[in-house]
Amino acid sequence: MYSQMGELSSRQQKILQFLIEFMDDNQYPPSVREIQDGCDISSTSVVDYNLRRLEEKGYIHRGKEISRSISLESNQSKRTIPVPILGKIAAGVPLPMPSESDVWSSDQEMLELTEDQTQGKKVFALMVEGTSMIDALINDGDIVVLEPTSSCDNGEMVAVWLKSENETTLKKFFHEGEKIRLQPMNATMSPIYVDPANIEIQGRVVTAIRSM
Amino acid sequence: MYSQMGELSSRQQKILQFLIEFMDDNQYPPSVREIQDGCDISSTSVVDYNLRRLEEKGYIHRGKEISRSISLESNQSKRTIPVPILGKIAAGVPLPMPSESDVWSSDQEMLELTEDQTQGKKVFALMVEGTSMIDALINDGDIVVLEPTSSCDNGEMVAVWLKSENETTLKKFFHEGEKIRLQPMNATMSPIYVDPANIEIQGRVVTAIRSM
DNA sequence: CCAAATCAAAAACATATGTTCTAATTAACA
DNA sequence: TGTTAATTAGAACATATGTTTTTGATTTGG
Repeated sequence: MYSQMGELSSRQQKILQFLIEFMDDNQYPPSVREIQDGCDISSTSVVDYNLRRLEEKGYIHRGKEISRSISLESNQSKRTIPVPILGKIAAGVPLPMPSESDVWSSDQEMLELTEDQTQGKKVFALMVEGTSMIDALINDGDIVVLEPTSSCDNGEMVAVWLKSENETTLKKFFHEGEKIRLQPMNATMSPIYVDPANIEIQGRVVTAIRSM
Repeated sequence: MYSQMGELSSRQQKILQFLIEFMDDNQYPPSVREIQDGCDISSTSVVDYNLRRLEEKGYIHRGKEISRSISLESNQSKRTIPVPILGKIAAGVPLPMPSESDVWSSDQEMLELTEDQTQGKKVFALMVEGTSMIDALINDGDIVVLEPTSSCDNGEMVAVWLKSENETTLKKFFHEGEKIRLQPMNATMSPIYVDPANIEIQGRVVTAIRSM
């Protein structure tokens, strides 16, 4: 019972498994002889042979004559980006604009996100407190990831500070003539119309995350 | 103008910078001589000397007599876990249970998540299609991350396959006497009562993610 | 069953690479 | 300033490590 074209032999699977675990434990790839020991293989040439096969089949990549230069082609775990949870957003709590110092203060509560989720932007996060945002499909305990901005386009979901009411909420933003319409995402809720001078946009919502 | 106790000399900063970039480009740490070249240092002993200092000060870690065994102590960006998006969940679409082969098929659409979000469990993901789940604060285009399970506790949010209707939905699960109550998360929606034989639990919702 | 391809085993080879030694140079300090 | 510690230089050493070669076993396909 052996492998076909793109398939892996049991030995190759074992090596691949070992590679993953080794690079997980240590922070560097194993040498040929470490693979040999770890997989109970009698010869380095057998390791080399199967590594060539793994490279042919696209599972790994190797540098020529470079020690420990194996890298996993698939499982290239993308690096994560630490995102600061700057605070909680709820009724009545004004939200300070994030500054560089905030982002780099180390005792900040942090969230690890992938580049997919941050979309390559310098973002910060807020924890939603209470159910006041439930109209925007955002529940108590949810985390919203925002890209800092002071302006936005129509239809974008933004964190808006209502100066007169000293309150920050998440709404959809629409510029309509002299006024600005802040639209909850639930059709059963009524929009709020405010004067442009009365609001300050704090960030555009990039992602919302809910942990159960 | 030189370094104090915990500070880094300009050469050590340069080396540290090079380490980060090198391990970012390639997937393995550099050798002493590659550091030498990359930082315009005249001798390997100088590299070794400064690497010792960097290790003393806790910036890196090295293995003895092991090539390319440098790992960054701080910037250990947490690894991400590839999560397969097995399909879409919507009205009328039965959802096959994920198998090992599914997880390893490479042409699967993938999502990169952090360990925080998967909670260390072997999870899979589904894309929500349509607004039929809006009662559970889950919108069209959202991604739900599920832990495979065939049983669950009361109150947990699960993906349930209703056999008779050949339909999979996300609901809160309650075992009540002879029947099972499947409760939407919105109080204005009515629960569904079903026979235990008529359902099959496919997974427990761990996380929900919405990208804007 | 035979021939070709695939895989494994053992040993040897070449060099990539961490380490050490000694001396020179520069910075810190009192 | 002189003395000590920190850093740099160059070279050589020891071995860790990728690679090759040869031989033999095992599988595959007709």
